[in-house]
Amino acid sequence: MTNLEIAKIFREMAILYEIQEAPFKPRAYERVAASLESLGRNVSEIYEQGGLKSLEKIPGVGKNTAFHIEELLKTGQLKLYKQLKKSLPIDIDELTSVLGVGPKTIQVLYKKLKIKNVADLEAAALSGKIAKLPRFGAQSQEKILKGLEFHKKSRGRYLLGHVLPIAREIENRLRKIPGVDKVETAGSIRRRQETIGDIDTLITAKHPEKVMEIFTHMPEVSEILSRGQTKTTVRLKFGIQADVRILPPEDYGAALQYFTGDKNHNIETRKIAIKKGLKLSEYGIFRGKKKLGGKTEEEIYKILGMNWMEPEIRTASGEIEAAKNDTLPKIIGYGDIRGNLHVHTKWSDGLNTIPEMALAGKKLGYEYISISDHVGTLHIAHAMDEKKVLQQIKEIDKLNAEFAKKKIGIKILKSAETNISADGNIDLPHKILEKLDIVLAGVHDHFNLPKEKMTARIIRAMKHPNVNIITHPTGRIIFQRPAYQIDLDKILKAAKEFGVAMEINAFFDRLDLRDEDIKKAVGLGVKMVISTDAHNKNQMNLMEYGVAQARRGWATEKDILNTWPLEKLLDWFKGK
DNA sequence: GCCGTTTTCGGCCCGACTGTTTTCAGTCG
Repeated sequence: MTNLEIAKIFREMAILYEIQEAPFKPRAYERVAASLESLGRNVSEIYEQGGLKSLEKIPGVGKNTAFHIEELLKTGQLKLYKQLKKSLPIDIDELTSVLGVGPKTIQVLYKKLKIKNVADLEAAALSGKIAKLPRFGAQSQEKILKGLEFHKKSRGRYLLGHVLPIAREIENRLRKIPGVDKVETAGSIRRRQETIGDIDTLITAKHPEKVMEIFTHMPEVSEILSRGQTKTTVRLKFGIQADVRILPPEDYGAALQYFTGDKNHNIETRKIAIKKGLKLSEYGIFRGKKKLGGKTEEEIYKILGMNWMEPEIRTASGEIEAAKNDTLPKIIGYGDIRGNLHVHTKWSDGLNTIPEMALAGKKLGYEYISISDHVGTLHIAHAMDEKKVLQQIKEIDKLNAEFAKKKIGIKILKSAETNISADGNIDLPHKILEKLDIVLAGVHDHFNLPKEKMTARIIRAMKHPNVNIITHPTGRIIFQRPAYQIDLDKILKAAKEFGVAMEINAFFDRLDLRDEDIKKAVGLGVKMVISTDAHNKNQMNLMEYGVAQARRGWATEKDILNTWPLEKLLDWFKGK
């Protein structure tokens, strides 16, 4: 069982215990779940190497939960969990995803109305039964119905790639209002999480009334949910909620810190404050009633005895320790990318020509771009045959000569995205592949192979003497398609052994590898590249999502090949 | 159920908002 699978069971147990009103157990189980999710190492591996004792060393895991983990690893099941489920046969996962429904609500609904899932909930709300329950009313029922509607539409979350542009638009609009000084969207957007629940923008302003007036009348707004002096919430036509909070300048840093860190990061930083006899809140850091700081984030972290850290890593997965010990890695920056190694052109299924893509790369400040059209057997993507690949190589040589003459200053590399067949073959012969600068290989069909076969398939491709990069290594598409069944640990180890780089696909519905995979790769010394997989020149701008993903995986310049200068990059590929 | 440079027992993060109440419980971030 994976860390995430075990974490999910513990999280559900936390809620089941909360429904039973068990004291303190809910928090303990939730803490174990969060700890496993951000561990960066496989709990199964930890157990194999060090047994029960080593499990107890995981933060939040004690004697009991270590036994539970052991049972899950050994049998794939947990008796205690089964018993809990039997006594409360409720679809916890589904019900808690409805906005405004929490453990206590579930408890009452189950006891009084035998509600077990979202379908029951909807039926009860529609028939008016919920409004008649004690401590509920017409408005509570209405709220649940609204929550259900939203749940159905989007399950409550949106892709970062859809939301970030909207958030930036709102920021720009607020920035133009006279008297507005600081503007920053915090929350999961500032951490650049893959998916976003709402937009939370913090500002300082001299005329709050005016800000709220303009904010509630933006063309994106579909509904005003609440409007106050310091906080206003609207629903946007896109579906997502957007908040604006107006803060006094002396509290701004504290609020930014508070609304940026994920929940666990905030819990940890507050505990550290308490240990020091301080109190940390969104209004500042205090000793008794005396305010010690709050104007900037730097100030707060300094008082807590640690370095300031990048928002993307504030998830209570080791960053606090590192910030205390001054051992935070220098993660890559958004401007560190020197080239894009995975783009498509008209030669296969892209929209633009090679020079159009190259010039778009130049505009982004790149030193090189690698043209990697589909080749071989992938007919859906208009893959090029051998003859066409040779033609394209000639064309690129010609263009490079032309670009050099005109001093355009970007080098076009010859590449191809090959398809890994179900048995691990590469669908282009060596005599063609050896003429290319870089060879990409990816899985594009037969997604449902059993785990062992899929893993062996990819490793076989990595052993191929010409293959340099594995594209979108897990194949997942957010909200649409789960990852293929693979043993990623084995694949990462093979990448290290055979000198193959793993792609971080920057397309915002792929973001593949995931942050925790990247962290593992960094730990193993596996090299990665961040690529857009652009099929037109505008999609070259998606690079920032891949960089964000790499930052959340703690990647540094030494880990990401396309932050390297051209010569060093090509040397590494030649070294295979 | 977990945890400890004040503790192996007695604590567990904090505040706003909402809807229901008339002093508070539940949810959310």
